Amino acid sequence: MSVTLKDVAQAARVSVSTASRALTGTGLTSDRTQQRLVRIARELGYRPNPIARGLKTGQSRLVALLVHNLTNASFQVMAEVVQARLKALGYQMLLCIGGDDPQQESDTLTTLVDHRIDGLIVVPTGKNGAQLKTLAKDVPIVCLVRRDDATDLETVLADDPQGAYLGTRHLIELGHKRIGLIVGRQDTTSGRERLSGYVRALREAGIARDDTLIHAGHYVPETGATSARKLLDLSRPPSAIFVANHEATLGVLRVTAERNIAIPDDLSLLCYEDMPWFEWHRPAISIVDNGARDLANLAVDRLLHRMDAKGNGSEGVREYRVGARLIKRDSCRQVDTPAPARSTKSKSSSSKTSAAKSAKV
Amino acid sequence: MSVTLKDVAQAARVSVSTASRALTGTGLTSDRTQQRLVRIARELGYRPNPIARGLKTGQSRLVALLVHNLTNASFQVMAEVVQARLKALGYQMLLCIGGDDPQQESDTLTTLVDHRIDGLIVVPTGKNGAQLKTLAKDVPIVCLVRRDDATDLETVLADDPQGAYLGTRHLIELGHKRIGLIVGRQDTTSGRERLSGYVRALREAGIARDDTLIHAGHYVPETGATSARKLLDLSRPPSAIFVANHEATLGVLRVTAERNIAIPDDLSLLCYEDMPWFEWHRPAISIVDNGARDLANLAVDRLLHRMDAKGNGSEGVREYRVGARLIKRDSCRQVDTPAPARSTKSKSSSSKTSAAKSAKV
DNA sequence: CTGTTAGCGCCTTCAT
DNA sequence: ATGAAGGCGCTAACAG
Repeated sequence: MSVTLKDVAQAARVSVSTASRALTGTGLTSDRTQQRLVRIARELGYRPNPIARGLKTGQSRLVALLVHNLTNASFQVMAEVVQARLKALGYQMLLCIGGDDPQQESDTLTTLVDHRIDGLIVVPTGKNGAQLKTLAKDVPIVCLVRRDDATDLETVLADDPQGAYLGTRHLIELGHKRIGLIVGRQDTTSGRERLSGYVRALREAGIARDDTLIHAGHYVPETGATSARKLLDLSRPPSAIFVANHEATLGVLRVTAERNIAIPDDLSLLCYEDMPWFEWHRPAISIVDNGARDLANLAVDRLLHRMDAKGNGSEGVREYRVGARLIKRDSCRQVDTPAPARSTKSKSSSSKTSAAKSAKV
Repeated sequence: MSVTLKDVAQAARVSVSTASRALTGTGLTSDRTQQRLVRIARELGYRPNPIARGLKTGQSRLVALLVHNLTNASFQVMAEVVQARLKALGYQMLLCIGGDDPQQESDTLTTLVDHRIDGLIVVPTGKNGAQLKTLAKDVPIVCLVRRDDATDLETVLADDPQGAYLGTRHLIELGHKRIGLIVGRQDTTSGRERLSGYVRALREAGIARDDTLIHAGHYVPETGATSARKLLDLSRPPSAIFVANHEATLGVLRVTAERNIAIPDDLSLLCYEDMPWFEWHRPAISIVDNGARDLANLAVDRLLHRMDAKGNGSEGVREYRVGARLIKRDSCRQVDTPAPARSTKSKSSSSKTSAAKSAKV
């Protein structure tokens, strides 16, 4: 079927080892035979067999990326970035979807090391620390977005405390005093950290924390819907909601639509992690950008670094943070003052009470 | 590092070949030793090395999926489906992103066969037919979503002629006579087929085709924005737009927002391929569903079939179609009659002229 | 600088 | 039913 190193060697009338040396470019051959071999190999259409090479070298030129899903916009761009970066370096990406499920994660991890991956970037569930720790002895690992507290792996995190702080402060500066927070599960790094940033901003502003305004839940739209309903049903509903649980955003939007709540006139909305359509949505949705692209790039950098410095395991393990940025668009408005006239139009409509009372659906 | 077959054999005091036979379950060993070997292997934590096995058998337990990007919602679900299906069967998915670029596609393809993938599902650009044809001799290939006309590979397509027809007819039935079409490049299967479906529906309804209403372009939001502007700038603008180019949708929405055009009051909008947020968007966007999930499942089925029936290359090559479905939501309205009162509310606003004239941005 | 010799871990004839 | 031996394609000592 395909032409092997032996074929090339025979065609060039040299031994396989010479051919191997010439083609891998170890510089251990005379320039003449080197070039000759390269030429012949090309003529014959020789392609080295990574499987055979891998058996010998223990490497596979395969790097795995393990994420929870592809619905989350951040994971999408991470996958694209990682794949692009790796391909440029001659690696293939093995994309795995773990569903944020410890069992699946565990299974996937073993399959991956079976395949002798050369490196792994993983968004850990946090429940397989022991396994990860073991694997880390054999293969360079970088944790992304979430930390696995049971390990001491190199980790690239978003600066969620800062991001949540920035977002909350923004809302406070706009005059909001009652700010609803819909945030991720508190057994995840990001969930905890975003809550802490929110709390800090509140404290600095001298606003008392009100736990009826805080909802933590799973990373699904339903969380957003349920939480939003509860928030809006309060006797004193919030004038702004900070949706710091990315996947919950759709649920929140559905509820505001169902109840005919105008954004930002009736309610200010600030979300976390950018998505393409946030910018095209009307009104354009203000967000805290977690820097998915930079996170992925940094993770690749760190992984490559560890792959180069092969062997020396936990030496110099570090935790990195990629700063968050506030991107102001049109979904948050100043309160305490009359609603500002929208720039390009004057479509003033419906209720303008500072916060919508619970309305029948 | 890891325990090999030899280790297991030694521990069991048998030869490696016996161990191999017992563990691969060829049934060529006595039940007793068989079970004993399995037990010992488990105790030792033995994991077969796919690399070594692959070198011998020529297989890798790797199946590749080559798509254009992960931004497109259909590709997202396809990736998730393919990965899930394959994992259940002990395969790993190699996800590659080709960017709809022939050069990248070509590079990727060679890398993939180097890695001795056991199968390939590819959304072809259409420009590498010769290469695909060659590869198909070595590895089972299924084309997805697009056909490569230069090959005779098994192909799983959406029923785009039908989908576009259904969508267009729906708009016609609502009374629309001037229906704008924003569609994909005409050098792609889907681009051509969706146009043809649109044309057929028009013809059946006795509506003359008007080429000023038809815009074909690249699969990017900008296409939607540019095309929408041109359509709305016409002296007789359309009363409905059928965005049969998935990625163009965001661009269209931006333009309608910029110009303060209310949907569906001022303009009916029908899109192609579902996305999670279409359903949550306000108004919920009616769509023609291409059946991404079923497409992926069928592609996997066909691929597995060919992988089983190894060898017999082009025998029984077939083209499959997965039917499209119209999903009516709230972005299209009846014309010729007064705008129907929206169900839950009465937020009547702004211009209600049948179609918005070009407005300054 | 080059050729010879060993394997990497596994499967598979071929004997027994 | 089991062992022994050879080889998949390649790299990495060893010699010369």
